[in-house]
Amino acid sequence: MELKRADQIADSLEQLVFQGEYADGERLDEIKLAEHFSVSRTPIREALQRLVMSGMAEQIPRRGVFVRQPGPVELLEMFETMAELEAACGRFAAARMTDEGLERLADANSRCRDAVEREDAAGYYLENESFHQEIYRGATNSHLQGEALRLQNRLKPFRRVQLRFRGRMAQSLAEHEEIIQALEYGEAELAARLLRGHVTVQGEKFQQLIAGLKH
Amino acid sequence: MELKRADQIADSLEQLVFQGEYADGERLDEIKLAEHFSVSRTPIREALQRLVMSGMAEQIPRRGVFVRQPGPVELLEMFETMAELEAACGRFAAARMTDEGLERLADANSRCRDAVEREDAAGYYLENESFHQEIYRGATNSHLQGEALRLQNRLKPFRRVQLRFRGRMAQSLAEHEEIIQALEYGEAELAARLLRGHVTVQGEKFQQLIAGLKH
DNA sequence: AATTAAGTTATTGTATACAAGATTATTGAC
DNA sequence: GTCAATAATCTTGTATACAATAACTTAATT
Repeated sequence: MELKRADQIADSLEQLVFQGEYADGERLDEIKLAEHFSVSRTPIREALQRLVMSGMAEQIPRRGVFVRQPGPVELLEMFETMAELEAACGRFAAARMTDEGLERLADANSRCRDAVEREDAAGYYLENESFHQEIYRGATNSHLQGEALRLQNRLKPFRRVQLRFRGRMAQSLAEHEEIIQALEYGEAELAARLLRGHVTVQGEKFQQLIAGLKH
Repeated sequence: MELKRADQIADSLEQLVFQGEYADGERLDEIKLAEHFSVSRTPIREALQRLVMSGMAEQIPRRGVFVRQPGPVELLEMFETMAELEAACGRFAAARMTDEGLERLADANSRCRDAVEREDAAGYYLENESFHQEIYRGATNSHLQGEALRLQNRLKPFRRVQLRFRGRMAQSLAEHEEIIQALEYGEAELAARLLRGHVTVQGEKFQQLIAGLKH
């Protein structure tokens, strides 16, 4: 790794933390990171600040910054928040989505269906993200869309794990179909409820999430 | 202003931007700020990064950071998002709030009532914040609570303006009473709907918000 | 006179040097 | 041998120096 720009370093660090390269509570040593990336401490410190801001690390003054891997409780909280954000997006999307938007959504979902038929978990993971992003976009509220994208990105590594479990992909796809219908018919409350349920982690999904944590 | 620590400088800068000290699109000059705060560019740059992260400024590489005052559209979007976040908090709070929490909420609201009777807009502004924060807390979801607090803080200067208008305080208080009842009875959907309406900006409130923008 | 190109200045981004506080190690006392 | 105190070392935070790029100015040409 020999990147040079501070924001690229921030992205790389984010990836490293996402990939579980660092354990929870581990200190991110400025000097070691500077050597690792072949830069001075200055851009490293900027990157660390970004990590802290995004909630992936904690800064203790005069002590350093420490990675903060979310525990089960915090993860559930984040998924719960995500469910509410998606429900809100669905509520607005039901009233505001254009025909073009609905078309893009249907397209994204047929790519999901293709992935399921190919039993391509990695592919489904990607197309599923697009599907949800089309709904955020359909909300026609840039700020809400931005917040949804932010949290979606933060939860990325944990959603990945869940898809490995049998039947999860097919069920997810079936729920997508219902959601599309509700959005097409403009049924805001139904769309919100379906999306909330689609994202909420409980029952079987909860077990899978916890199991995935011990990677 | 002669503070020294970087995070204090960030807070001060945030206040300055909030108070409309800087016009939209204005460049935040690192050197001038450094002189103003009697520090070097290093802590200034850290503070500026924080501003960018919180969305109050925009960074263009090799060009500088520029303040980004939200226009009417973005403001409405943020209030719409806030309404959904508060609705989500209310939904959870209706099911999860403890008796102690409900008591704190009632206390906060009676302080609101006192402020209305004193016709104390500044006081109402403060106590109203506490009222809403008790609901965020009542959601029993630290992450959601954090997001709600973040956006509440970002919208602070714009809510302030609205309260100047006649009758707004009394109406707000009346809505509080309904919300408390819904939460006490555990009516999640009702609480969510009431909070959404309480925060949503439309009709008369919209005119007031736009009027306040031209400070 | 207008436009373009080159040179100059100014500003951001990075590296290094220094200061202040925290951690660790060593030494001394009980 | 253990605990405490002090000194040495390490790490963060800030200041300054340098490099790279963008903005501006000036001059020359059409």
